[in-house]
Amino acid sequence: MALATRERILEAAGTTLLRNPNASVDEIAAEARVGRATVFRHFENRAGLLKALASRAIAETDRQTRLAATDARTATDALRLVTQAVVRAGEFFRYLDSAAELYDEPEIVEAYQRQMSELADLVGAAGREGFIRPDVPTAWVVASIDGLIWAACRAVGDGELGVVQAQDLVWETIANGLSTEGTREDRHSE
Amino acid sequence: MALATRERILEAAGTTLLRNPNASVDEIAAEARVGRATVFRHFENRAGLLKALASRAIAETDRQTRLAATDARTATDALRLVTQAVVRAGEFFRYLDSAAELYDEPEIVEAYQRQMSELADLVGAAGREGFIRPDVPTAWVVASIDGLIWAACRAVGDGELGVVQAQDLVWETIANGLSTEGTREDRHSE
DNA sequence: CATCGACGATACTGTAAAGTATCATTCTAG
DNA sequence: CTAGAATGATACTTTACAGTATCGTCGATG
Repeated sequence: MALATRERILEAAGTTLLRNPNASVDEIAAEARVGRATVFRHFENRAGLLKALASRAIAETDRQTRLAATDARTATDALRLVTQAVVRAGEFFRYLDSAAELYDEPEIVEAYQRQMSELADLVGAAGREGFIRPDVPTAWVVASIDGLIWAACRAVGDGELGVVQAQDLVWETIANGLSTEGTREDRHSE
Repeated sequence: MALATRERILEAAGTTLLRNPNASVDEIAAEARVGRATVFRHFENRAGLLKALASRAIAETDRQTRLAATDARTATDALRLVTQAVVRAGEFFRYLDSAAELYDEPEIVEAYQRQMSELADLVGAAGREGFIRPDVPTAWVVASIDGLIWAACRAVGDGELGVVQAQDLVWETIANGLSTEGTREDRHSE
C-alpha cells in the first residue's frame, strides 16, 4: 500500500536521522526495508523527505498542544499542559536537533517561530496570573522551558525516564527548581 | 606564524560550524581568510580538524571547571561554580550540538562522558548536603542541569542574555525554579 | 486469468567536496 | 641580503551520494 510505505519511510527516516543526522537516502531506505527508488517515488528529493518529516513533527506537536490547551482553566495550567504535551510529542521532533538543512525551509522555520511565540504568549499570561517571578526575563523563561523539554525528551529517548515521569519532573523543575531550599523543609540523604 | 594560523582556522571552524554544521573545508578556510590547502597543512583531514576543535572545547571547559572547583567550600557551592563555569565556556562547545561526526571519536566521547560523570558526582555530593530534593532522580538532575546550561549558552550566543546574567539565571532556576509558588528569597554565597 | 500499479533492483549521470600535488610568492630568521 | 619555511592559488583525482531511467516481478482487483 502506498500510504503504509510512505509512513514506513518517514518512520525510518526519523530513527535513522536521530542516529546520524547526515544519513544518506540509502540508509533510510534500508532502515525502512524499502528500495532506494521507492523513496524518490514518494518524495521529490531528500529535502522533500526531511520537510515532510518536519511537517509531521510540527503537526503532531500542534495537535498535542491544542488538545492540551482546551482542558486548561488558567494560563498557568495551560502552560503546564502544553509543556507536558510537547514532552509527549518529543519522539517526533527529537531528530530535529541536528537537522541543519531545514534552517532554510521558510515554512518550517516559520512554524517553529510560531510555536515559540505561542509559548512566549503563554508565559506572559501565566506571568500576569502571578505564577512567574517578575524578576526573571521572559526570554529566559522561554529558553529554559525549551531546554528542560529538550532534556526530558532526551532522557525519555535514552530510556532513563518514563514519559509520565519526565512530564512531571519538567513541570516540577520549572515550578520549584531542584533545590530543597525555600520550598520544603531541609532533609538529609535517603 | 604557524600557531596563529592554526588558531585562526580553529576559531573560524567554530563560528562556521555553528552556522552550518555541514560546512565544507572551503567555507572554513574562507572564514579564516586562509587558503584551503593551508587547512590541510595544519590538520590531517576534516575529521582531524573537528577533533582538534572538540579537544579545545573540552580542555577549555575542564580548565574553567577546575578553576571554579578550587574556590568551593561545599559541594553545593562547587556545583554552582562549575555550572556557571560551563556557561562561561559555552562559546567553545556550542557548535558541538550538531557535530554528529564526533560520535565515533572514542577520545571525544569518553571525555564527554567523563565530564557528565563528574557532574553526576557533584550532584550526588550536593544531594548528601541536603541541597537536592531526595525525591528527584539523579539522572533528571543531571539532565536538567545540562538542558539549562544548553539553554543559557544558546541565549547568550543569540544575544538575548549577557553571560553573567545567564549564569545567575541558570543557578536560580536550578535552585528555585521559575515560579513564585512556595519559593522564598534565593541564597547567594557572595 | 488479465491488467495495472507499486515495488525492487540496478545501472547510469552529474555534482560537490575531500584530499593531493605543484609552483610561485611572501615572510622571517640569521 | 639570502635561504628556508609558510602560504595562496590552482589543477587534478577520487569518492560518495543525489537523482533519473529502465525493466522485471509481485500482488491486488475486476
